[in-house]
Amino acid sequence: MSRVVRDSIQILQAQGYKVTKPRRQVLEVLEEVQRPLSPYDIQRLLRQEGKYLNHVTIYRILDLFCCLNLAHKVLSSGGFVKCSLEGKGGCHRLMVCRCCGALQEFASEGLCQEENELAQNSGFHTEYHLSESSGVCSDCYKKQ
Amino acid sequence: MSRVVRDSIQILQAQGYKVTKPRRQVLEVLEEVQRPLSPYDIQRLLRQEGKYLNHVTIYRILDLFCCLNLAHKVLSSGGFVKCSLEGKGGCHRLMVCRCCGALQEFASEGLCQEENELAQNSGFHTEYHLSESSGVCSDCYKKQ
DNA sequence: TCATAATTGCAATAATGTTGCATTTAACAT
DNA sequence: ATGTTAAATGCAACATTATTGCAATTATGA
Ligand SMILES: [Mn+2]
Ligand SMILES: [Mn+2]
Ligand SMILES: [Zn+2]
Ligand SMILES: [Zn+2]
Repeated sequence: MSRVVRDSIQILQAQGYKVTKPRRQVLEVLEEVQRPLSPYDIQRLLRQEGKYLNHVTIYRILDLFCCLNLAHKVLSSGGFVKCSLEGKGGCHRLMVCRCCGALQEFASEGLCQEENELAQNSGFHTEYHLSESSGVCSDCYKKQ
Repeated sequence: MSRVVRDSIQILQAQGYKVTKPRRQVLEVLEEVQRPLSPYDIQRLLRQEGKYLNHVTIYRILDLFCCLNLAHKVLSSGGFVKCSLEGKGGCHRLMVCRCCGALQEFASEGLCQEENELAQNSGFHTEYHLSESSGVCSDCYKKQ
């Protein structure tokens, strides 16, 4: 079991949520594939491993995970809402490879500050932000 | 008719697309409300004005507008894909007010460059990026 | 092992997206 | 103006995604 999954389970417990089989399974599959997955993607992947989860359950689990910052939503190619495991705390700078779908996450205090300042210049009070880049990852770039 | 709408119509013509009533109506409503709208949002708004457009038509029109950069998709509160008229060319830095849904767009060469550099450090080749901030606009901030 | 509240699954329904084809319409030539 | 034609729209049918209420199940702590 990976570190991220173990941490997530601990957070669930600490907050008084049950550590159920469905919740573990969703965590595992998100960690396994390392790219954004929609609720139905998750259902399909689990089914391939012979595990069945009702889609409603998956929706509710993902809602909870987002609430607890164990996962978050990203805008992916095609515009669908996907979820991926949270990497570093609070960061939402993502790079999605348009070839293989791989997702990388990185943090930048500098960028955050600059963005906030620019927003404030027009009177906007930022509470949260998300930045997504679409492009080609290093692996896919080599293969071309 | 606003400047943005006029420009958009000209682009349609220049590229050999027909300037139809449905296309004009979608342009107008997007310009009117100044916030992101889903295809069905647009249908509902137009219906309120006594105008009827089939949802399939709206999907096709929005696809075209995105292609021509007359509109683009944003990740809005709740995760739905919305569209708004394109402001300045190529820019995709958005601020969405979580109170009133108002959307502002701004450009920043500096931010773009910095983001690209950071991405390249991990071997990622950026082709396109989107940055969205959620928060409170100046109007809503005053009212609180 | 038992009690209990939290969680899940199920059924029904709603909302959103997609495709093929008949009908209409904007643009252009007469 | 009128007719011609390709492009665009509307319609029907269908597929996928999302939400809600309630009964059955399960993780937790006593
Ligand atoms: Mn993140
Ligand atoms: Mn833009
Ligand atoms: Zn890749
Ligand atoms: Zn506002």
